[in-house]
Amino acid sequence: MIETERWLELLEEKGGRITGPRKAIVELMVKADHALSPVDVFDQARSKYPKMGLVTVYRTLEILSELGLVERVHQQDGCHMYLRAANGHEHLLICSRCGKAAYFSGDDLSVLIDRISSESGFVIQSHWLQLQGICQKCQPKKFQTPIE
Amino acid sequence: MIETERWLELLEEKGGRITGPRKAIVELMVKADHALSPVDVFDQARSKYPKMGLVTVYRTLEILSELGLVERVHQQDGCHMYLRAANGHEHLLICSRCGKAAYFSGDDLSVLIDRISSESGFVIQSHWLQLQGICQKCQPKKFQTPIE
DNA sequence: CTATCTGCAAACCGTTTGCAGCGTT
DNA sequence: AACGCTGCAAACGGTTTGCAGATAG
Repeated sequence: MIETERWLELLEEKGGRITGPRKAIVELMVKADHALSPVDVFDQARSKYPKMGLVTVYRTLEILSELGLVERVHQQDGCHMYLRAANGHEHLLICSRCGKAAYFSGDDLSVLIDRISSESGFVIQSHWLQLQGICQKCQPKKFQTPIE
Repeated sequence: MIETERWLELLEEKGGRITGPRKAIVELMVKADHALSPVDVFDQARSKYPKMGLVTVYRTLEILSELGLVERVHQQDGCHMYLRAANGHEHLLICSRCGKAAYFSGDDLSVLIDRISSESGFVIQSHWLQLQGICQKCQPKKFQTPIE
């Protein structure tokens, strides 16, 4: 997978080494379509690299997040999950039942942002938009209370 | 302050008791204009109620959050801060230097949401929009790296 | 008077750190 | 060969729980 290689190259450019554990984590994060906790990553990564330690997961997620390849996902109970970072102006849409993630783009907040900026006196640096919903797969059981 | 009483009434309706520690925390959260960590709340509340315990802060914030009066604020390093909850369709604007919060409304995401909904197949339940910027007071030292 | 709330101390648990050995380059 | 990376075990720090006494209603 090309994307996996791109991540590993970026890691290398930054002076990092490409190792088994890192490859396993990168491969998994590149194709993750659900938000994953460090322990989820740990469990999934061990099937590719059985010696994997949890500490390595934390350390690797931190590096990937410094590289802007991965980011925390915020949910009502906190923000302990990770996901591939949004590219450019993508935003996240996340299923509140199963955690399935989808990205979208095409929001245009510039008018709003200009207005808020002049009204509030803030210099606005970034915005963060996330939609919560129920994905197609979870809809038969629709509108049940979210898991957990 | 009327708002304080409204919170306390809601607390009472829910079957809770109005006590000194709770009053102190409610008063403080009602007028907080910066995001506060549990320890911040603890420190500030002790000036009104010196016997206050940290545990009571956690328990009270949890209750207020169940009542929808208070909510977690999400920031790049996590979401360990609390603030008065947004009313209706307000959204949060937060200073990345000092944590000063302001609310705004007037976003209209309905067109976007309809589009994303039909494209993705998700039933969209809620959206969450937050702006990050630098407040007026912090602008003289503008564009320095955020504190911490 | 009773049930709830409080503060303390201890338990918990996710995350981070120190370190000796291993693997990449 | 050198330096970064890894896993283990231990430390850490924020949050939660158990409990006996205090207090609101």
